[in-house]
Amino acid sequence: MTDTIDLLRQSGIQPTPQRIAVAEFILGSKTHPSADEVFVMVRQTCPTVSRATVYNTLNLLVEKGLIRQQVLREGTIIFDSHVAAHHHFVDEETGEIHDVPWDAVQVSGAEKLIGFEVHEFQVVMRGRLRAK
Amino acid sequence: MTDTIDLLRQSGIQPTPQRIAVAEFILGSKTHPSADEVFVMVRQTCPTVSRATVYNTLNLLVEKGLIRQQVLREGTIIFDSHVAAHHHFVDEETGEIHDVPWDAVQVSGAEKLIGFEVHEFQVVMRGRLRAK
DNA sequence: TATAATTTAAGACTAAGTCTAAAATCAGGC
DNA sequence: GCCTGATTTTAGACTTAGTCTTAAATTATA
Ligand SMILES: [Mn+2]
Ligand SMILES: [Mn+2]
Ligand SMILES: [Zn+2]
Ligand SMILES: [Zn+2]
Repeated sequence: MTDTIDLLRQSGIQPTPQRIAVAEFILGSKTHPSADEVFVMVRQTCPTVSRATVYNTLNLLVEKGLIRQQVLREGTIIFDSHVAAHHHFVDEETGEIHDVPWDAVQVSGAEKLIGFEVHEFQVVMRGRLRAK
Repeated sequence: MTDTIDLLRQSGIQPTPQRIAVAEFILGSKTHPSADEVFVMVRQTCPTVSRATVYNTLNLLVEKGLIRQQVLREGTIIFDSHVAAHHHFVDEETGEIHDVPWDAVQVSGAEKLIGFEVHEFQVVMRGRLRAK
């Protein structure tokens, strides 16, 4: 809570109750929620917050580098509190998105493609979550 | 033209003028157009076709395996006439999507991730197209 | 406390996509 | 070549994700 406020201040974001609520939720989230999913959840702790403020705050957090956007789900952008490089696995049945650690997969050749100056890359996997 | 008609028949799709126009366009396309981009282009050869028919036909072609959908651009799905496995490079300035041949990049470890049954994967790269 | 700057909220607006129901087209049997 | 039922197309209504606008509320500062 105070650490969230400090984090926002350090990133040049004026902490308001709404922004703190959004930041607390998304930074603590391990799923990869859409803006509307964040809106629904944040409403539970901050019932008067508007949709516009949630969207604006998420975009602001992306701009300041505290979270990332990912294009992985059809129809909507998702937000990822995990900013370090990693890969993703999409469950084809449920649509759930799971993080795959950077070192769990090895990729070679991406940097030396002719014609392309690659700034970043990730492996996107699709399949089924294995019953454990 | 006759080969497109044959291809549709072989896939169990009744060839109509609208479907032939959509199929000819998307199967010959090397960009990765959205449904609305396909709509605008197909209108030029078939000016009365409706948006619903273009969307329905694209979804039908996906269902029959003649083209693929890709989630690579924010805000919209794109269609890919290249059905064999390959990777993608997204130009961060222009948004253009380029194919990267399967063998240009090597990925290892994806199949033996514990907890995930990977059915398919691709490397998604982002950066700048290099001036040649 | 007064003032100016920032932020929020509600709802209008836009864009991507689906759905509906009536009209048009098509295929097979006579 | 027509009749009939099945398929397809169309226009527009509808839905959902997201942005924009503007007035009101909040916040920072002096
Ligand atoms: Mn955005
Ligand atoms: Mn679809
Ligand atoms: Zn992630
Ligand atoms: Zn492609």
